[in-house]
Amino acid sequence: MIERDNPLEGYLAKIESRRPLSQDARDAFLALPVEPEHYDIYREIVREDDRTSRCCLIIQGCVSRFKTLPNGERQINSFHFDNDMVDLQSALLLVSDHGIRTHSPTTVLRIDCNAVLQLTIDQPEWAHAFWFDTLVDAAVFREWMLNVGRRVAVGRVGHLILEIFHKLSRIGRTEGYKFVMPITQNDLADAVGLSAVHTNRSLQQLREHGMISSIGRTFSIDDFEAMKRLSSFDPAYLHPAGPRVVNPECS
Amino acid sequence: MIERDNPLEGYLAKIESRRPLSQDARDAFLALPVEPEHYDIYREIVREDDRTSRCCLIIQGCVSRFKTLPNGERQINSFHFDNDMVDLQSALLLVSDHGIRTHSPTTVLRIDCNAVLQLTIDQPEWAHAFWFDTLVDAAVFREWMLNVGRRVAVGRVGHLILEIFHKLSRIGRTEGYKFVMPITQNDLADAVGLSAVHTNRSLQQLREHGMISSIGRTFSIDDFEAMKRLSSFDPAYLHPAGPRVVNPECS
DNA sequence: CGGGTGCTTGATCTCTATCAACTGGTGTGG
DNA sequence: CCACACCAGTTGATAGAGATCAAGCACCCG
Repeated sequence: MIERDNPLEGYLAKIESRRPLSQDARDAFLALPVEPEHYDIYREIVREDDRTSRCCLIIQGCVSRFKTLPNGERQINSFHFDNDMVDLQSALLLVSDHGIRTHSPTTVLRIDCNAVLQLTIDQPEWAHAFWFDTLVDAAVFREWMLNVGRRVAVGRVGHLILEIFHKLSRIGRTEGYKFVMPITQNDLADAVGLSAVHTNRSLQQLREHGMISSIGRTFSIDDFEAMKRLSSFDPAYLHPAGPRVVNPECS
Repeated sequence: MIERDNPLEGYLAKIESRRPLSQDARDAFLALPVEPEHYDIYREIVREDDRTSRCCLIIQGCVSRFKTLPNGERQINSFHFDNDMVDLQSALLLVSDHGIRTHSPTTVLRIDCNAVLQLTIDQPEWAHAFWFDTLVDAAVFREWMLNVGRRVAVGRVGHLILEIFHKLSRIGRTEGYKFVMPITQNDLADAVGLSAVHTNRSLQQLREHGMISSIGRTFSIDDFEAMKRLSSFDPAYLHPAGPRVVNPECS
């Protein structure tokens, strides 16, 4: 019998929205031993070069993955919100090549990597589910690389805003085209490869063109189509449709 | 009995150098149905937005994965050489969000995705092997994002050269610190997010500082340590040590 | 009320893009 | 053997994008 209010249910629901699991797979996942932890804003959950043995599932909050240069410059690689499994990679990779840091007070669930690995052996469905998660991660990295490498400043910022909006809307943190932006301009800058000042000016350009408006941290996307055009945003790279279905009658 | 000269053996050896497989897993892999194909230079193996159902294993050659903007600007996401499995992701992702293109005449092996997926179900060792491959891919993307987003021009170019050198040396395409660069300056530029002109000038700076030299396409890394320092290159992100070993006595 | 943090603005300078021309090597065909 | 085309690499001049430095403002919270 499935326990109600198991904190793992949110992630389970997300996985099953892509593709339903067998009852066995479901039960095995919900039986994983977990440790809840709470972090304040701007805490490092994982330090670069750490040897971690636990991945973490975000219950509520916002974190980023990032890498830094010897001179202190930082590049944020991705943002993650509720029901995202972060650092799933530590299941197989021995050392973390990047850090993980909170951008708001965040509750996470720590799960032992060996337990995760064992789950993928006992339940191949989970091997596919986690692999799919990793593939989507990689797809997002590619899109961000394009963003940082080839888009002009306004386009970069616009693209990031649309991605954040898209992700927040999936977890019910938007109202129509309004949402509260959980990330400061400084951190947005580190995500798009610009200086904070130039990020600020790009935001102003978006406002001048009537594409967004904001009061404090509350953003509103006023011209969604223009934003999409400007930043050539196409949510396909987030692969919302879920994984390919295994076709057993094929060799 | 294992067939000699099976073209899949190169990749198998690479996987097993990280972690040995069971005989069953080995045999199942070598029994995969494959179709060899040869491509000339600058051919698109996979077009962006394609719905492919076959991944491809490079036997000999050089390809890149890339994304393009509506205005035609291109960002190369990664380079791949002999014994790299490219587009492994098409096993689970329905549409390709990027293209794949050759940079020299290249021989590949096409493998049906359903067969690959089935292999991961029958042999969980392969699920882990492929997942690991995907995780390393993602780690490289993160490093490239840092490269493009935060490193100065010379650093970017230096870093890319060291990565290419590192990859070529693993497949025996280097002699000491010499190797023939299979990629034009135009394409290097698309990989580091610079213009071709500026990439050229960055190369010249590396030469002026005595870090590299080149005659035609033959490059030589003359001051490896200085190059590493300049571009803060640390091969850890390539995760050469292989995956974590499953620990069965852990819950 | 004071101080911290995040946002905004202005001035200046550097880095990188763009455009255009030129070089040198290689391959091809007459 | 030469003329020609083609392509990668190189160089110069100029414009523009974005960084940097410095200061001021607004808000929140103790």
